[in-house]
Amino acid sequence: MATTAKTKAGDDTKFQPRNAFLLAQLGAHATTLFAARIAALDLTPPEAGLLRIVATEPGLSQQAIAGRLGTPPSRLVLLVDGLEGRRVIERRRNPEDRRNHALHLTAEGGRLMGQLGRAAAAHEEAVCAVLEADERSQLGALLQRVAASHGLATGVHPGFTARGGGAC
Amino acid sequence: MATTAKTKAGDDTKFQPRNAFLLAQLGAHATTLFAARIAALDLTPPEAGLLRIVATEPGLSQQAIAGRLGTPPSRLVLLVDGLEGRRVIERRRNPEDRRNHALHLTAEGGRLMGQLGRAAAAHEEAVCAVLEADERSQLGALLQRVAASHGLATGVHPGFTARGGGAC
DNA sequence: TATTGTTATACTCTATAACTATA
DNA sequence: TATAGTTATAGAGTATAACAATA
Repeated sequence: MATTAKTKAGDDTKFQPRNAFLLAQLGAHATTLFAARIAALDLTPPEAGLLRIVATEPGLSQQAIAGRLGTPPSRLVLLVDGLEGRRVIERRRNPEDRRNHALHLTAEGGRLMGQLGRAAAAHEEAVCAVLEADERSQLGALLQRVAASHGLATGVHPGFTARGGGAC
Repeated sequence: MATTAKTKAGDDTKFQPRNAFLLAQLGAHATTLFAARIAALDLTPPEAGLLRIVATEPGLSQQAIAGRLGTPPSRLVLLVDGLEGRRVIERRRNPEDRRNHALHLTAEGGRLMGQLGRAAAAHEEAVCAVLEADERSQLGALLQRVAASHGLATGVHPGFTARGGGAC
């Protein structure tokens, strides 16, 4: 049996847009906007994610980061290569177990993180421009509850590997 | 100058998760869930998007659909090939201009659309499970305003080509 | 000559598996 | 032998450009 419509918003639309669809559409759009913005810093979203983890928890091994990101370690190698080539992060051999590389931010990386933070703030402002301050926190509260109910922890990044078009 | 935090939610989190980030994270997650769900119907999200357009506006040419989806026509060919091979949609030559192919749903396609609709409803329910009915419409209203402010029309699908990880 | 659909080709991103070095 | 990191290879997905049929 078909589920009956529960939303009370009786607009002119023949099909009421579902929240899940809007979420997918807006999420894809936000990601595109963010990617365009950080392209000015010569960064991709995966690089920005890696950078943020290294800044937040310095000294982690590549294996640990791969586990935290849910990505295979081999993928990290290229990302780290690129960022290390720009002197933004650096690998440091662990003298006690010379197999693993601890990742750290350089001074240059610290500056880049500052720019990245400002870019993220500007991005947030651009995305939520139409909403008033109280509406933003209202939206944030709802989104956080939904995210928490799906096990999407605040600090972790399970969406690292998400892909594909949001059309449905 | 840095923008000061405006949200009043003074949780224990050291960095308040921004709405744009939550949107990207939840959108990617919702897309993944939806893809997994319609995989049971042997459909991918792009195929579902194409199917929905053909069902909503039968008789469109591939060029017209490509324009509506913001995707190159060459990409449509493979999608249409797959769906036509399963007798879900069919190409019909336009007798007045035999260059273009009008796309139509078959009877089998109509059945599939029914299943797809039920899958979408179940998906919506799964994503929003934690929210009460009034909270869902509240969330929907906020999301629609944000979407509208970015020119994401309700019926159209600009996110068709979105890609990339949502980590930031 | 212009347009619709198609095919051919190449590029990007990512994952799996083999390999090297340390332990 | 087991583990951290690396390299090699292959696959999916998509875009660009050349092509054939029709106008």
